[in-house]
Amino acid sequence: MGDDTSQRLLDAAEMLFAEHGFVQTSLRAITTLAHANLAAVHYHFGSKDELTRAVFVRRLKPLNEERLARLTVLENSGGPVTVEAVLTAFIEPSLQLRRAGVQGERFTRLLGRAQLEPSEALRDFMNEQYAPVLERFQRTLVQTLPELSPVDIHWRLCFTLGALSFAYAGALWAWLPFKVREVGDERWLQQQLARFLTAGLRAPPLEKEVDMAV
Amino acid sequence: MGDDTSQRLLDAAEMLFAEHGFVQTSLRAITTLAHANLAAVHYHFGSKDELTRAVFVRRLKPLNEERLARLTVLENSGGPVTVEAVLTAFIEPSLQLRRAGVQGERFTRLLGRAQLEPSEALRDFMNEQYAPVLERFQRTLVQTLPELSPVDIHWRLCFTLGALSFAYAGALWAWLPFKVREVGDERWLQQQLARFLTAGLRAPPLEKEVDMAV
DNA sequence: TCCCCATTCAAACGCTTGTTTGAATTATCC
DNA sequence: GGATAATTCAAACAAGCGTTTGAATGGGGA
Repeated sequence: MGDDTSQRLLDAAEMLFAEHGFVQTSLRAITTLAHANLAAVHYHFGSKDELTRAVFVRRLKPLNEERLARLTVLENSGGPVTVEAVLTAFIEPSLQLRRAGVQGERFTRLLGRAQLEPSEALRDFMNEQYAPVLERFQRTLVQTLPELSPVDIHWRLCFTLGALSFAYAGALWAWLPFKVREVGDERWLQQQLARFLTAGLRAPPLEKEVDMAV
Repeated sequence: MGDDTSQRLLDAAEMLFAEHGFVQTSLRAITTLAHANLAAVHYHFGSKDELTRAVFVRRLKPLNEERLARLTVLENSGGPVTVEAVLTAFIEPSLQLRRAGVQGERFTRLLGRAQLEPSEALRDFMNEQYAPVLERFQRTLVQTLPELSPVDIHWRLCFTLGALSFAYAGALWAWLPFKVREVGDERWLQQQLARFLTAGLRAPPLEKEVDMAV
């Protein structure tokens, strides 16, 4: 089975995408790093776009599946469904991926970038991957936070994902005058994130004012 | 003065960058849209990279200057410096830019992308632009939120910028089953953002636990 | 009117890109 | 072991890229 070559291509692509971006990474760089022939990409995946999608599917699908699984467990546990618990069901699997090794860390760095990507094809693909998960989490949060409207929750989930992505991408680490570079403890970051986002999600809704069109 | 051509080039570049991304936008597309000659870019800016930087400087510099100005006014007003007020000093100028027209909206859509950009040159440039502003806001928040450590505040500012960027980029709008597409009221979004982020920044710090390395 | 400087222009440069092709090689099964 | 399919390979393709060049063009001061 040429699965071996496929895996090597995916690994190489993931690594180079994280390092240099999607567009800037050439198939020649990928195949060289993977010790494969240039034509191997088209043989195994069909095109560069499909390779890109495959890179995401490989890790994002299990990731989102675990998020949903955890949410289901939480809802079926019978206990009260807190905001923290819902948030943890969403965040923890990705943190776990990061702790798993360099590959996981690299991959999470890609996730935020992919969502802001200008390429309509990739963005549509990401939406397709995230939509069911976000809808599901939204439905749960609507019940957990009955004082908020679904639109409120939609946007707050949007903010949540943004904060998460920036944290993973390590954006803006450099500006800090003193050293935080060795973030080291991912668990600490997770707690910091959960603290921030829980408070944000729990914030009281806007008072109705002026004319609300939405 | 060829200023006219320069401006048209900047406008065209900004528009195409927002639409298709930095790398995907060719100088030929830019100069065609700007009704300029291909060589005009190198004549007026020197290279594509410098054109890119110029696109950002044109709007980001005034934007960050106004942020700092508002913060200064706030601090000199004598009244109590609340988290909301600090946050507003940071957010409002960008919202104002968005309300100003399509160009402003397009530009803010670029901002998030630029921070997650893999190109080290552009990322360094963005850090250079943001560093003084974020440091300044951090210093103020350290006093406003004395129960938080500077590192806490650093990360929460990071989350803040992430949420802001995602909101501006309109990332993940598509997943919502019902229609929110016509966000319409930017003011409403601003309030929603401020509500969320204020609560996040105000969240109590993590309890010291286990061994804290950072 | 002439000159000079800033600007514009068409054309070409060398290089890299994703993709295709058809033959060579390797593995699989009867 | 020979046929059949799966996989790899080197080579070439056309197209697009950022950049450079050197001549043409334009308007303003002497």
